[in-house]
Amino acid sequence: MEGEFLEKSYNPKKVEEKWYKIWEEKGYFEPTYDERKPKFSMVIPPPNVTGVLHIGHALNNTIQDVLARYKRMDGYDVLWIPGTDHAGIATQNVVEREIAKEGLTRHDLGREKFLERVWKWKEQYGNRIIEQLKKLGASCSWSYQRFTMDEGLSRAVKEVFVRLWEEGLIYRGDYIINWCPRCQTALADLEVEFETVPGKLWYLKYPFEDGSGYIIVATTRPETMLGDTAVAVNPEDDRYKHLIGKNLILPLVNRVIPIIADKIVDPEFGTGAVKVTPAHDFTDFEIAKRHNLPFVKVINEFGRMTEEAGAYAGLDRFEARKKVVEDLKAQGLLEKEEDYQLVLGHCYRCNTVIEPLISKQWFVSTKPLAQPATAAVEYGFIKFVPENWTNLYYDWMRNIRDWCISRQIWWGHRIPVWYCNSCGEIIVSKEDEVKKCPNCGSIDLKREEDVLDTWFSSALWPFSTMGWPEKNKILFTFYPTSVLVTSFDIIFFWVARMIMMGIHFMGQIPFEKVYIHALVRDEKGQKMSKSRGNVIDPLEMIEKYGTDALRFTLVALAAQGRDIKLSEARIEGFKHFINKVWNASRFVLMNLENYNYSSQKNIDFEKLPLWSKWIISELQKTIKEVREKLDEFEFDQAAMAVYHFFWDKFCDWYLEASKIYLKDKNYKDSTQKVLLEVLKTSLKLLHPFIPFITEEIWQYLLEKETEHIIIAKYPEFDDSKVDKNTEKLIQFLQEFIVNIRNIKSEYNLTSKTNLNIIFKSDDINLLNLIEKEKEIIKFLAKIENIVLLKDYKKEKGDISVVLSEGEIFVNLKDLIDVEKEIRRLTKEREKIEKKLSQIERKLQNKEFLEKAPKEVVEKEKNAYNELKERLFKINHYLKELI
RNA sequence: GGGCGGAUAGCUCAGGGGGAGAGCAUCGGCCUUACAAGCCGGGGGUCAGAGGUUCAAAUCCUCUUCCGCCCA
Repeated sequence: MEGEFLEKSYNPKKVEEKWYKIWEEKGYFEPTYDERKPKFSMVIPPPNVTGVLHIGHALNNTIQDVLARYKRMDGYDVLWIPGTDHAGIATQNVVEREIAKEGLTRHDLGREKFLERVWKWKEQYGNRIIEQLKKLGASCSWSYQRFTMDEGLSRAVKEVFVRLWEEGLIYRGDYIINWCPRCQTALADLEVEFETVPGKLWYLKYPFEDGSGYIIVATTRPETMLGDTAVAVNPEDDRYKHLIGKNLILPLVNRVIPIIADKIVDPEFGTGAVKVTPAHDFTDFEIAKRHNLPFVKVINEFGRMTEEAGAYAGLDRFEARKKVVEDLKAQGLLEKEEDYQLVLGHCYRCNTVIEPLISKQWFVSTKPLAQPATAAVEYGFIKFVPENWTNLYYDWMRNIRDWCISRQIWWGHRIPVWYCNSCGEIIVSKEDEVKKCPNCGSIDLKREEDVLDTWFSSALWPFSTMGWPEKNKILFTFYPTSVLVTSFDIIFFWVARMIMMGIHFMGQIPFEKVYIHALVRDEKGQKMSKSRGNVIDPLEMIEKYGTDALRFTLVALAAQGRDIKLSEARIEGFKHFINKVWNASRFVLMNLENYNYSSQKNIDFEKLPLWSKWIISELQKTIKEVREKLDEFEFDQAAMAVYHFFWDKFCDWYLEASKIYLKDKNYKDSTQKVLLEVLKTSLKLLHPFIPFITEEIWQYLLEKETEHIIIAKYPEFDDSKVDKNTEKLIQFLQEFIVNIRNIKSEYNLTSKTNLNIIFKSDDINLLNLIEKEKEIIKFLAKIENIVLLKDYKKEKGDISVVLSEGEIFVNLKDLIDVEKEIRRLTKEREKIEKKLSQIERKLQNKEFLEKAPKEVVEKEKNAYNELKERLFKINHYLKELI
């Protein structure tokens, strides 16, 4: 099919699937382990198996793919490991909902049967998002695809757990944790989302034991008073200093509790005296530890009051609140209630209000792991791009709390721990099954029921996917990875933990750079969500506009450190660019008739005509810019640089100019060559952004150096082809042409091509230039002829345009509208005067002349002279008209 | 309460010390043999406000107002 023309319009559907399949079959996505090549590796942020490709995935993976394709074309051996995350709670929820339709709960099925169902679900639907990534064009190394629950990764998880246990960095104990009464599991601090909601602040009276009155405490959660074991005040608070040590009778329960002093109490809150409920509040838990207070758990795992709550046992926590308030009121112990904005924690998976409670859980001591992880960033071994995320990372790492890793769900990595029912021994083992207690020899063992937090396995992702703990070629070749591409919302959940685990277990950072991209929002700046109904579905966009249009849009909008506000209209807009690429390519192909490979092989750059030299010079600058921007992760600017080169320079000027060259025997050959080369280079520059259309067009090109563009060499900057002088000349010609077009447009003469133009200049070089480029100018400005004169006196019926150098006269004879002409020139004069006064102000400033750099002063002086001359001429012509 | 980011054309945003930019929208003219998903031309902005640094500020600094996000 070489050399044939392209069809009239680009049809993405017809080609996308085809090329993806071919690339994959040819093995282009796989690393070669060629030792001569530099290495580039990434691991995908694994999407949830339950996931469906949303616009955030689309952005995230498009950026990674741009990098992968760019690096591959630039000669790197690229490994991009894809995979999915088992997403404990989310996946379990999905399957629970599914069996609920059959009227079943997971408890009806039992652990084993339920897990079978989850696996079955995973086999059936788990590959959905992978297929969708392929539609996006993601050039992942598929033979390395992993799943966080597959065998190899499970081995890594067990290994890590056992080692951390042996090092004393994992412990088990009764601590206060966030509990989701709906999911029936503990959550890590990070998994709780806070929301400010209107609530009340109740002021309760707690009587002194000696009957000498009462103290008033303020609380947002009166029902927890049943579990109070103290009242605390700030030791500096003069109002209460004398009361410290006194005892109170806890109302409704009649428990005697002390008044204690603790610095953490904020004297500004409420009355300055707070009730202490160690079993249901994080701060109170800390206070209780410091003061050896008892823990009374009054709310259970289902969010209901426990036996400890006496008369309230069995009530739901919110009902209990009402009842407690009522009862206190009845006893005259409610001082008052006020409206209050309270901050409530919700489960990030199901949005249920979190209940802090005491529970036996497994924890990782994070401080020893966080220290080297912080240092790695401080010393610059890992760099965040953009840099400002570094502070956020430090902030979190320096205030890190121990990580609760146990979850009371079934879907996940089961904690590799057995308890001996005979001697109480805790056995931690990498083995699948432990049958005998190593301490007492008993065979009465019970396995831990809990599973690990999903993020525990994702924290190992950069090395577990490479086969660790096995020491192999993959790890040796590709660890640490080059860059991690992700969004800021999981810096704590994932990025920080990968750094901790990577350094601890590999002795090496997991990645050199972390590129943090924006979050995609809708056109109003709101988070996209199904409930808001503002979701832009990438698959629907692909269907409508093609993958390349979607990708280019995402990249073009991916400015650093910002939200991306996406609307369908923008995708549609960029689809026009895709179409432009297609049509420009058609034009080039249609004009390669009789293209002669050998005679056109070596064309001397120096001998090219002006416009050809110019487009090559501009192309070089574009190559430089695109590479620089890609290297700096400024994807939007890289994309826009090619966009503007291709459309504004190549299509709008060069293709048009080439229409004249192609008719000229002397220039035809070289022009064909230049058209082909510039197109080819542009396609290569564009391939990482818009892989499908560029591959499709590539197939029609002559003289292609590789079978597929995906493995072509990425263009390199050639300084010797940048030609400043040519650029200057073309700039003048463009000014010349635009001015004529402008006149024609203003006088509604655009359909007339029989205009004659006079160009007057005393610069012989300029006259020569116009003479030489006459044909192209005539064609581009759509005029009949240009007369070049060293001297000319304006005649009646002439319109004059004063350029930066030289003047244009168009004789309109009777068509001239003097009023209009005066208006036009006056407007021009005003513009020039405004600029002149700005420059004058500078040039009159002595300090400017002394302190500003010479080039700047020089530039201003030149501009001044030029503008002054133009103003003089315009004034002159205006006088003639009036 | 602490931190970060933002405020530039009607809309969405780029720019980041020396002549205010892009895309979309808008207005006028063109079916010019690659493209009407296009071409050509035009209009439109005290760069949030105040102060400061500087020869020079949309750009750097301080404060104010408003908006967004994160953490407590």
